[in-house]
Amino acid sequence: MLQRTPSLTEQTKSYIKARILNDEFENGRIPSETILADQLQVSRTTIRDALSRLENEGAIYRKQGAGTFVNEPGLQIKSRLDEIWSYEAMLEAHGYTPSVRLLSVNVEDADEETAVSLNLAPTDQVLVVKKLFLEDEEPVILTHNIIPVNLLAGEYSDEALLQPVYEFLWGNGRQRLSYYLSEIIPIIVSDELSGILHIPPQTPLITFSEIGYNSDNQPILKSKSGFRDDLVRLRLIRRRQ
Amino acid sequence: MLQRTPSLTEQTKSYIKARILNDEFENGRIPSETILADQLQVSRTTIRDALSRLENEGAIYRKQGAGTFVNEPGLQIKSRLDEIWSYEAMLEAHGYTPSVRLLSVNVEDADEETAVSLNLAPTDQVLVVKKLFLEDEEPVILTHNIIPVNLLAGEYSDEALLQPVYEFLWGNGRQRLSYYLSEIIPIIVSDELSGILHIPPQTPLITFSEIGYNSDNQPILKSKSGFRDDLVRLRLIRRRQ
DNA sequence: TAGTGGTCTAGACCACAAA
DNA sequence: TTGTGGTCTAGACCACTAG
Repeated sequence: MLQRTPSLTEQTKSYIKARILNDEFENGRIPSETILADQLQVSRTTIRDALSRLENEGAIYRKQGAGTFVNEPGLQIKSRLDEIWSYEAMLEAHGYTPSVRLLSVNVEDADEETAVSLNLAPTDQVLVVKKLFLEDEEPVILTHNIIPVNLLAGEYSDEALLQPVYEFLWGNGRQRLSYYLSEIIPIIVSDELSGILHIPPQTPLITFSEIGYNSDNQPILKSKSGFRDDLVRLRLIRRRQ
Repeated sequence: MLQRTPSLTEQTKSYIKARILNDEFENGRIPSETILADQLQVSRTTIRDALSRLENEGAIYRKQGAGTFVNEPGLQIKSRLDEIWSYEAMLEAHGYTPSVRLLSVNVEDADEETAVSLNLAPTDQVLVVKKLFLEDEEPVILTHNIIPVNLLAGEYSDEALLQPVYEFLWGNGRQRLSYYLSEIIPIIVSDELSGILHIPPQTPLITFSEIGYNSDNQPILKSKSGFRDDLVRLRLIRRRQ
């Protein structure tokens, strides 16, 4: 895979983030932008960009006239809804060491709903992949990905399918997954789901129903996921706009 | 209420947003940053800041080397989870004309869980306000706000309590609500809730459990809300970090 | 190759908080 | 009053896309 030196802003962000996690700032007070710019030998703009990203992540907060500070409650969020990208990474952030199991792989005709949401012709086929993420043999997340076959090049090994879906799409289709539009839907688990996720029937469950888009804003993926709410609690930061 | 001229960046953002909603850009192509800067007589930095905010909102997307474009799917999101601030505004975005009903107002001793999350002494009291948001006599959202009494000044009228909670906190306590940390929890409606929200028992429901913080990062509000999922579907954009 | 967005700089002035 | 973060400018150079 090609690599490039991260931007100064990104390096600055990582540097400050590391110092925060290392608890290097007394009373949670981060040095002023001018001082940081001087220390790191970059412009204040670069520092400000880096701090803005950290603020967006909830790692710090800024008060005009007063200073910049570490945001303890924000640091403790392990599964920010808007930042979930790979489920493995999310589970690792929870302190788990997850494993992935491939439940089924099928090529099918797209149903009408899928065809509409992915801009497919009625005759187009889709690859349907069901995966289960487990922590220590305990199921945590069930996913269900639907990918148009015409986006994919060549064969796909089980190994490739076990990767996060954005890596699979890049490796097997040169498609770059850019963002998801997600709906959050509460359901009551069916008997089938109840068996797969090891939870009692009639339990309430949160599901995601999502469309993934590439950098040209074309829909390239439909996805559904169900979460064991008792094992991963979904959180988010809601800010004044 | 005091007012101030919005920043150039904010004005630029509004201007471009209005032109987008007015469908003024052919093929969804937004003029280049240089051209916009020239037209509006501001620096390119100001234009870029404004475009960044619109990109964050999901209203546009940018492709290096190619240009900036209107993001149709992003524009259609009416209830972005991370942007919900007042429920009235959210319901209006759905095309409703909501009303608010005050269900109950009580001053109580804080229970232990509340005391811990709001940093209260065991003897501190809290104001508990239950409100129902309706569209045309149909209940949509039930909220339940818990506010430490020692943050509040003087008496509070029903009228004041009917305002969005951040306005009430500002008006009656000079507390500025800065952000929420929210947990998303699925439940099955109880019989009581079922009656209040006019939904059958045993329906799955999404609830928010939240702590609100002021600009000094102190917790000032505990809140629980339940949503009629059939009337307001919660959505969000998940981006690659 | 021309034109776009992405990164970065140096510096000015303002609004605000704290001593 | 001092120092902080917030806004804004003008301009340089780079990376990338598309004709």
